[in-house]
Amino acid sequence: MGMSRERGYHHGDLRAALITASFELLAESGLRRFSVAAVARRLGVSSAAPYRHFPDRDRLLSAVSAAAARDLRSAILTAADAAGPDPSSRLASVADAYFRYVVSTGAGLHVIYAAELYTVPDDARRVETRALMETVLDLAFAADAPSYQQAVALVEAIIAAAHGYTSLYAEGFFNRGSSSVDAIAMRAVEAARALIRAQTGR
Amino acid sequence: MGMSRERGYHHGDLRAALITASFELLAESGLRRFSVAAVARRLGVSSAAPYRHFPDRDRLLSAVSAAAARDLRSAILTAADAAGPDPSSRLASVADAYFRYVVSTGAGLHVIYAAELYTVPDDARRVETRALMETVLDLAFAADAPSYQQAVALVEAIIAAAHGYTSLYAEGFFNRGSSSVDAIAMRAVEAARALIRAQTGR
DNA sequence: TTATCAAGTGAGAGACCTCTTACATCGAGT
DNA sequence: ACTCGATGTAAGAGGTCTCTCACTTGATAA
Repeated sequence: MGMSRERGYHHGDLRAALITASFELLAESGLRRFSVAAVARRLGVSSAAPYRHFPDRDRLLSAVSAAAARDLRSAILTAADAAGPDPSSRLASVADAYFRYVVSTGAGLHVIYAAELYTVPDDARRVETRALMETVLDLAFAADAPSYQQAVALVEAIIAAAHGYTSLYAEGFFNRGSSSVDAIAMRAVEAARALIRAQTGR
Repeated sequence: MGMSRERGYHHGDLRAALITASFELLAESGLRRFSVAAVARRLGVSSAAPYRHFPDRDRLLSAVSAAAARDLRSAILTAADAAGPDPSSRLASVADAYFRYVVSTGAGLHVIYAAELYTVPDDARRVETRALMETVLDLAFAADAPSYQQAVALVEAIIAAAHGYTSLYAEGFFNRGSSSVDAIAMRAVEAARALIRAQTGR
């Protein structure tokens, strides 16, 4: 089988396609404009079709959230490896990976941890978000975080900074001056480094 | 005159009331759920009434954005004065003021600098946002920012961190453990201090 | 071959939103 | 006293969204 270009009555793998198309929609229009109907339109299926695979809008978003957590985690692992052996650099690279991932997909913390999704239970999502946090925590432990509590605090600080830069970038806050993705990513990493130094004494 | 409790046919000062009610709605439900109709309902006026004062939804939001910028600026000035004479402390207090203001009003950068509002021209809003940025920049200059560019970068870093903490808090990211407003506000300030140290050498 | 059933479709109910239009009310100035 | 303009209302057109329902299609397994 496999998906043919000209699809017939059946799609082939609509479930996966819905998630992928949801990412595109999020990247283009943000969470505010996200709708099941728009995703269906984008895929050229009827607006009822998605409901064969997800019982409601929040469950679709929840699946997107789980996929985002998984992909972000793998982006973070890749970035850490690219950052070399120094534990501080590896931890700081989380900011780089986060910023770039969210800028390109539109699916950041506001999607992954969206408060409105806490009402729908979704084990897959819980597993993925937990794995994501643990991955980042591991990087913090490796970078000499003095205690569990401080590791958590450090991770939260780095993520807050990265998310802040991402939001500001998305809202066009940096419009004048050095506003390239690379430039802002670098500044997010530098902020992360400053936070790491402040808490681990380097 | 003055607004009577039992209002008659006319409201008294609907324009101002719309802005106030918009803040309440934002604080309760966020930007995603914001609607002109809901604001009108909250005030007990017809859903057409707001359009006597604002030509469309975006212009109402724009006025809210301007009011938020003005109020936030005054909150920042108050916080800076409360922080005492030390310039670094005064600058770091921006993070505290930002976090507390947005948590209580729901109107943060995502409202004040909302990308979707850039299409509607609004001089009042432009003036207020500019004044806000200049106020914070002044605090950065006072704290030994080495150059204009670095002052801007430092301010952006502090705001990014504060906004990140605010978003994470709003999404319930801090649910377990020390999640009180005061505790998170303190951590936002400490992040700001770390960023200031990193860029000014204290 | 044929029955079955997962996964499509079209139509639409019901909700809500933005914004318009024609009309009602009332305070202020002459 | 009267009128007039600013500010309210009721009604509704036209849009989008979520989700449901009865029906259709076609891949698969007996």
